[in-house]
Amino acid sequence: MSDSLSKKDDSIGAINRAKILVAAEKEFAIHGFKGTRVQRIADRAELPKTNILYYFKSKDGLYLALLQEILSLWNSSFDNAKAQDDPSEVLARYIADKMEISRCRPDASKIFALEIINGAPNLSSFFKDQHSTWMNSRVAVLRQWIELGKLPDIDPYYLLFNIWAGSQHYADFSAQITELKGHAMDQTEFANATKSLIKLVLQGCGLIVPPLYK
Amino acid sequence: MSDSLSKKDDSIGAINRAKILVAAEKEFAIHGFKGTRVQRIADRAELPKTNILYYFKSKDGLYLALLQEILSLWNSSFDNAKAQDDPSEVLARYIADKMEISRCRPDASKIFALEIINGAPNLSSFFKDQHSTWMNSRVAVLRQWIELGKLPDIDPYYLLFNIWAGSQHYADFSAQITELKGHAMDQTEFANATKSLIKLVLQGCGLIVPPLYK
DNA sequence: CAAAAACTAGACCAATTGGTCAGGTTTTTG
DNA sequence: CAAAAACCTGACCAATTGGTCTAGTTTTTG
Repeated sequence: MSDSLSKKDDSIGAINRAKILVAAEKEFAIHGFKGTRVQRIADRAELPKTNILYYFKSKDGLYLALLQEILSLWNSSFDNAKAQDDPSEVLARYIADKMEISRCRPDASKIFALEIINGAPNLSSFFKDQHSTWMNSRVAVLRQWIELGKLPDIDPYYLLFNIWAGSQHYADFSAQITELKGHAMDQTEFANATKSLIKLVLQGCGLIVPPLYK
Repeated sequence: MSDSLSKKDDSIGAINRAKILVAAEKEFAIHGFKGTRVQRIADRAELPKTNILYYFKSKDGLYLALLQEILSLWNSSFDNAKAQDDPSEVLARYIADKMEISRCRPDASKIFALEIINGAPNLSSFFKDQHSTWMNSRVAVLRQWIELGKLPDIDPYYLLFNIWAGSQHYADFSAQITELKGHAMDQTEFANATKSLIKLVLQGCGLIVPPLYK
C-alpha cells in the first residue's frame, strides 16, 4: 500500500518517491509552484510524467508532501532551551545550525521563502498554530533570560527575526551573493559568514561570543 | 505617442499605465510571474484585459517595466558616502531608509525577492554590472573606514548582507510576522523594529548608536 | 473641422499543461 | 505458482490563458 506516511524501506516505490522529491525540490525552488512543470520534474527524476502522478496524486499533492518534509527541517537545538541555559551558547549554536541549513539545503529554504512571500497559501493552520506556540515559548525563554540579567534588554521578536533573516539570506539570495562576490560561496566562506553573523548578533545584543564560535 | 520613457503627464494613457503598474505590483507579489493572470491585473486595475496588452506589449513587457521601476527604489543615501563621513550616522540612516522601503513598498520588495530567489532570470546584465560596481565602491568605503579606525574590523560583505536581510525581511516575510505577532505591524512597531535593527547592527560591529536613532 | 493618433473592447485562437484512462508488466504474497 | 498488489506508460482530453484581430469610439492636432 502507498499512503505517504513515514517509512524508509528500499522498495522501488520508496526509491522513486525520494527521487521525485529531490527533483521537485529543485524545480519548485527555481520556478515557483505555478511555474513548475510536472514534465520537467519527471525529466529531472528520469521517470515518465505519468509516474509522478502515480506516486503523488497531483502536482498539489507533491508540493504539499515536499513542503511538509521541508518544515521538519525547522526543528533545532533552540527548541529545548531553558532559562538556566547560557544565552550566548544557545544563540550561537542556533545561528550556526541555521547557517548550516542554508548551506546544505538552499532549495528547501527557497521554497519556504516563496511560500511565505506569497502569503503562505499552502501552510496549514495546524502548522501555523504549532509555529505560534513554538514562538511564544521561545519568546518566554528569552524574556526570562532578560529578567535574570543574562541577556541585555532587547525585543525577543526582533532578535529572532534578525537571526532568521540573516541566515536564510545566504540560501534565498544566493544568486545575488554569487553575482556580487563573483563566485558561489564555498564552505570556508560559509564558515566565515557564520562567524560574522554570530558576532554581529551576540555583540549586537550585548553578549560575549563563546570561544568555540570565534 | 507611447514609448515608455519617463514622463509624468496627466494624459489618459499615463494615468492608465500607472493604474496598471499598481495593480500588477500587487498581483505579481502575491502570485509570482507565472502565477499572475493578466485578467486579474485587468480586474484590479478596472480595465479590460485587452487594454493591459495595449499599453504593455505583453505580460513579459509589463513585468519588465515594473521591475525596472522597482530597481530604482534601491538608490539610497549610502550611495554617496565617503571615507570622511561618520560610519555610525551613515549606516544608521541607511538601515532606516531600507526599513522605510519595507514598510511603504512591501510588494516591490517581494517582487525583487522572488526574482532573486528564482535565480534572477529577468535581471539584465546591465543591472548586474551596475550593481556589482556599486557594491565594489561601497565595500571600498567600508574598508577605508576600517583602515582609519572608524569602524572595527568586519567583513564588509557580510555586514551589508545582514543589513539587507534584516530590513527586507519585514516586507518579504510579513505573512509570517503577522501570524506570529497576531497582527500586522503598524507604524509604531516598524519604528521599534528599526531601532532594534540599528542597535543590533551598529553595536554588533562595535559602533555607537547616534542619539537620533535611539 | 477633418484626419490622424490614441484608446476601448468583444470575439476568437493556438498552445500549453495538469490530469485521466486503459492496458500492460513486474513484484509480492498466501 | 497463481492471484493480487504494485508499478509502468503511451494516448488522449478539457481547461486555462497569453495574445491577436477587427472594428469601433474618443481625443488630439494641423
